[in-house]
Amino acid sequence: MRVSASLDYALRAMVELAAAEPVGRPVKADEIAASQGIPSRFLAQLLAELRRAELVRSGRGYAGGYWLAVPPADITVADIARVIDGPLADVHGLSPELFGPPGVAAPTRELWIAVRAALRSVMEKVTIADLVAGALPSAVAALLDDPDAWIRRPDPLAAQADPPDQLGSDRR
Amino acid sequence: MRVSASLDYALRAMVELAAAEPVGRPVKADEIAASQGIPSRFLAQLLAELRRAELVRSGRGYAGGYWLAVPPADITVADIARVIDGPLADVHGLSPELFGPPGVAAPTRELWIAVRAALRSVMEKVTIADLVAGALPSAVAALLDDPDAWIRRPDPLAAQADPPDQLGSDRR
DNA sequence: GATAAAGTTGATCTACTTAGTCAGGGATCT
DNA sequence: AGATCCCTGACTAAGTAGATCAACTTTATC
Repeated sequence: MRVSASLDYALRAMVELAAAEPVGRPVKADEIAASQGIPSRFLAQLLAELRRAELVRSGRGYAGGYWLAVPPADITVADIARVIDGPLADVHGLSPELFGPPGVAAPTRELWIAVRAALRSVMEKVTIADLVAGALPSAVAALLDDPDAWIRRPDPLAAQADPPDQLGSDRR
Repeated sequence: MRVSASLDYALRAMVELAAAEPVGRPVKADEIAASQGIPSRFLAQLLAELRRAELVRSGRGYAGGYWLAVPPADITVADIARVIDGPLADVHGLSPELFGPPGVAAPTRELWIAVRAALRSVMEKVTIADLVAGALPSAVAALLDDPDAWIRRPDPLAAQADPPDQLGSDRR
């Protein structure tokens, strides 16, 4: 469940394109690479993929560059993720609904479908325009209200390395 | 955002252990491997990891096998995922809150934290006991009520390969 | 105590993916 | 013309996923 470098880079590049002034101005790949600290050759590959998926357009030559093919409010994070990384969620190669775990493990299928739905509830709702504005949709922003969302869970291996050994200390 | 084969196998194995009759009976690794269709040597590795994390215990010898170290209602999917795959969500190697995208892309950080929160809202709530019972917690099951959760999104590349070319056909 | 079932450890292997580079070519503007 | 910039495809180096194997130790039954 990791966000790949490619997706991170592509998303940040899209935000840069959407934030370019004046709107619709072609932005050079190297310009984005420099301001976002992305390897420029690598970024060019990602932009080419986004272009094939018709999320951005490009122009060559002296005043060339990239610009959004679609208004930023119509591009979701999920759109970009699917172009760069493929399906949002799959369970070792299969789409969750095609996945049929045998016997008593059958309900794990519903679990993975719920996981996918949860991912969609964020990634299909947040648009590039939201990110440029710095304001996530209220349903998504609600997730951030819980201060617990901001803290990292301890590594389960580190937790056992130092054993205070209190029974049922604070599991869950 | 893919569920690894390892996590799928480990979760299914845990469900098998929880469902074993009578409860607490040692279950042999090969028994699980056979009933779940998991390569047995590979499964043994995963069970060893779960044992080191103290989610299961094992016994050797003629009547040996594996059993849960903790009541199934106290083991969440997230617990297993963290043992097998590491942190639930990280953005190309970094924990989301340690990730600091520069400039105009800064709000992408909140996005990834929201993604992590969404994953937690499912994976930290569903326990092995829920899966054995075949009933997910109501907050999670609610995600499955929407029939849309059960259908796969079309591949964006396939969508462009066959171009009906209607402007703004159904872009979300 | 012999035997066999079972877990334990560590090495190894292949295929794939990720992250990134490079060179050569084509398009466009000044 | 020349500078600038995008396009394509091949390429590589490192890491991970998924899986297998052999040798060893522990334990239960006969």
